[in-house]
Amino acid sequence: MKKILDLLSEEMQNWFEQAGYDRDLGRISISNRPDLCEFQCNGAMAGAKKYKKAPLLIANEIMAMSTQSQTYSKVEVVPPGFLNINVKESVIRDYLCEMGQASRFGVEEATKPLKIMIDYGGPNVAKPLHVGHLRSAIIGESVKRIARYMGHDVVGDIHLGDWGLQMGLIITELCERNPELVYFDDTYSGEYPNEAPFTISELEEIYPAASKRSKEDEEYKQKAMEATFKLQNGVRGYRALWNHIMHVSVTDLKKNYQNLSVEFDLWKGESDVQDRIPGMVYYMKEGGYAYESAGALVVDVKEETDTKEVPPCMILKSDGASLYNTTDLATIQERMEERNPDHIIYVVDKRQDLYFEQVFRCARKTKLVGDHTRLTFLGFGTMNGKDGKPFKTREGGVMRLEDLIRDINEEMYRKITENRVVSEDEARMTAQMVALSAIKYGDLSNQASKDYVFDVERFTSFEGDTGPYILYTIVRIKSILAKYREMGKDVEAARLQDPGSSSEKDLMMAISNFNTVMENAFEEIAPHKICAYIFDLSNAFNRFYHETKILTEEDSVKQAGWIALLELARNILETSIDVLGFKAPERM
RNA sequence: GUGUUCGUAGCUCAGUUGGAUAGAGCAACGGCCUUCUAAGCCGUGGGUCGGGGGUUCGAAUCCCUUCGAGCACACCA
Repeated sequence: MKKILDLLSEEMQNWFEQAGYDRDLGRISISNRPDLCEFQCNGAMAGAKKYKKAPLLIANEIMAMSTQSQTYSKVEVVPPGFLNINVKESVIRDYLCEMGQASRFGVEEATKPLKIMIDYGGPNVAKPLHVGHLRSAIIGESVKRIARYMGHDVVGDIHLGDWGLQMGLIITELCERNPELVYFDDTYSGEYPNEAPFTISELEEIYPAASKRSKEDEEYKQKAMEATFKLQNGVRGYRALWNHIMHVSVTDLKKNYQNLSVEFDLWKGESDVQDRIPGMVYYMKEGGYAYESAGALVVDVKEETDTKEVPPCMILKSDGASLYNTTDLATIQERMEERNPDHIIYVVDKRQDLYFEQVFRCARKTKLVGDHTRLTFLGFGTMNGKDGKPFKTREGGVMRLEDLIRDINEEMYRKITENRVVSEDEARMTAQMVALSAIKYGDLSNQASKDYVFDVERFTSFEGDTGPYILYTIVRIKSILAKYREMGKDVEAARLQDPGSSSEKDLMMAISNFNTVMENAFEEIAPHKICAYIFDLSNAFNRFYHETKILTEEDSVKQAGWIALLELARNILETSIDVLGFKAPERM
């Protein structure tokens, strides 16, 4: 379905063309002076240069053609050459009718669906999720849903940190504490137990302890490195322990991500590509890409146009071990072989910008990816506290995600029960939904690339540009629709009417922008534009709501028109929050 | 040092790719509930768009310069 501005521009563009000017000059845009008009066209001024003609003359010429307009109810010229436009009521109504019938409210389904992979989440096993993991999960999930709504074939991969020294450390610490476990008995050849010899909370305590000790105790560190080596070489007992660690940890991670309404299609990790690293390294050497520098194996990724120093991409450390880059490159290779995506998007802390620049260049240079595959680094900024510094607990430690979410849930529960009388179950459920909207909207309404202040008080507030405000608006609409049904009337049979007030027309125009915003948010990978849109739409609805008594309206055709409008607004708001990754309750 | 992102109201942020009088939210102040959820709506105050210069009919937006802040700069991930 055409975008509203394209549709509304058509007639104006025809006039420009008929008058002998470039068709593009006739594009109209939303007015930035709503007191004067609804839309504007600046083409006369832009064309003045090109045609060496006074802008006012061009504008008047165009206006003269507007007497029989199908689209506009007003076209007037204002110096130095603005064309100020209002649109006919029926045009906007017809557009909304079509939206209501269209499959995705007018969002054009991708004709050639792209295969897109999104790499986000990135937690380490055996370590609790902390606030640093929040943005990747929230933003990545939303980007995934937006792309999917646009009709693309999207796969989200969590990309676990599940390999390397951290695993050796855990195994070593386990061995220190419980040397009698069968996993450490080299002579043991039977089946290993199904039950892990630790719980998730023990695991979460073991890792930091081991990490701390390895920094103080050189001998201990050696043991950990040896354990890592043995694990990587497939020593049975170690391998079995690794499986336990993975299982216990992933089970816990799934629970935590589920609480955030974040779902991954793939639970791949660094461990999955270890086997292909030797082959890839060999390929890079044989292809003449990789060479030795200061003992390490590197690939040059400098380019002529660089304004900065771009260090080579390191493939192997001087001790022969692989590193972050290696695993990421091997992962790219695997993804290309298994899925051959058109686009891979990495939702990662923006401080890793340079690393990914190196990895991407290296992947292209070595032909791991072809030209048809886009690689995008979607770097996000730091989540700061109110003091503008990285978010910490009151004690100055790293805030666990579970704790943060629990606190916000509690806060919401308190607010909900203080204002309304609701059952315990419903209050808990609603609190959870509202809390999630507060967290996600608070995050997504900021541009991903920027640092932002995570202000718990502000986000959990029910006022202003917040998730709860959006949910409240939806709940209000749902409440009216429900009462309309209780009156024995049929929402589905309701038909839109021409707007009868400026607030109604404003609401309709806000609705009509949906496909434009969604497509734009996808193209620019910018969920915050959807947030800004639904905030506008909610404001437009609340203004309309305030001055329109819907359920007591006696003119049933008029009333049905409003109901149809509400139904459309609700659908669009709920679709929008769904791609942002949260849901609205029935009541709150 | 090199590169990079940024600097907009007291605070947190938008700003449709160069357009008219720079917008929201919070905070402050003043109104509006016998009627669909007041978690709402309406209004008031608040600005040298860090500073300076340039490009042009026109700049928060593009260029130069300067001040300030964050971040990154091969054997961590």
